Amino acid sequence: MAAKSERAGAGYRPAPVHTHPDDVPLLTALSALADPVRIQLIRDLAGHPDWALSCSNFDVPVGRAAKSHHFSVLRDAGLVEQRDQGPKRLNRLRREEFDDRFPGLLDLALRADSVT
Amino acid sequence: MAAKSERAGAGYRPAPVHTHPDDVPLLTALSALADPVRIQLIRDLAGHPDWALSCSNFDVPVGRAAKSHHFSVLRDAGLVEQRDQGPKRLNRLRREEFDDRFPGLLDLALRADSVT
DNA sequence: CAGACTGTATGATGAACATCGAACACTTGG
DNA sequence: CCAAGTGTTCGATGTTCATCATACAGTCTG
Repeated sequence: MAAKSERAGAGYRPAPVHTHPDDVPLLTALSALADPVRIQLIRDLAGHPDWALSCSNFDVPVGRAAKSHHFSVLRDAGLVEQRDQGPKRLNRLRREEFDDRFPGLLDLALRADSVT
Repeated sequence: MAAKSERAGAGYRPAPVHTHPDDVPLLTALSALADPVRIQLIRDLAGHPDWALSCSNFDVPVGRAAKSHHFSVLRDAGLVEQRDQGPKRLNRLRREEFDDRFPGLLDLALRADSVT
């Protein structure tokens, strides 16, 4: 269809939009980490090699839609980078870049005990 | 006393309840810091000697009730200690204790540029 | 004691957010 | 081409949270 223009519909999937940690406000970073699901996501991610996990590989107690939302928040906070490979979206934790912008914060999120 | 006394009404003011940083969950600490008003409060606090400021001395763009609420959140997060002196409630930033529990986090909140 | 000042509790309101179910788009494999 | 798998968007829902206005309790000073 004419209009479909090939790929402009609402549900189309362009390359994921990323924000570099250098451009992330402090409050955005803290808010992104102040959620139990997202903490679990980045801890899972930290436990695997870069690009090893696609979104569906994470075992968090929420549905697909919510999970997609959480990854969007993590991208906006400069915590996660994503890359499409076929139908899958592979993930990488932006350790060094994020640590340059907020020294020690990621370590805290990964190591502090008793999240709740 | 059965009734214990006359001072049990709703608006009575007992000594403020504190939580030691050691007992603060990670998410509570992050959530407490993920607010622009509270960031401003602790930065103000960090710029003055311990016990130098009472609640009304802080210049944040919210009313008294909201300010009182924010101090309550900061107490619960182990960030602030309060002491009553007459009608005033004096404040202290719990730098060392909080830093022992969450190393580097307070420094980040105090020094990171571009809060928003 | 009266009045001014300081801080808290309560109830209400509006905004932000986490979540879900369903629909949609794309990729890959039969 | 069709079906299965992956991830996003949309609309709706319920909850949490920041805020205010008001009322109240306590302290201090005159």
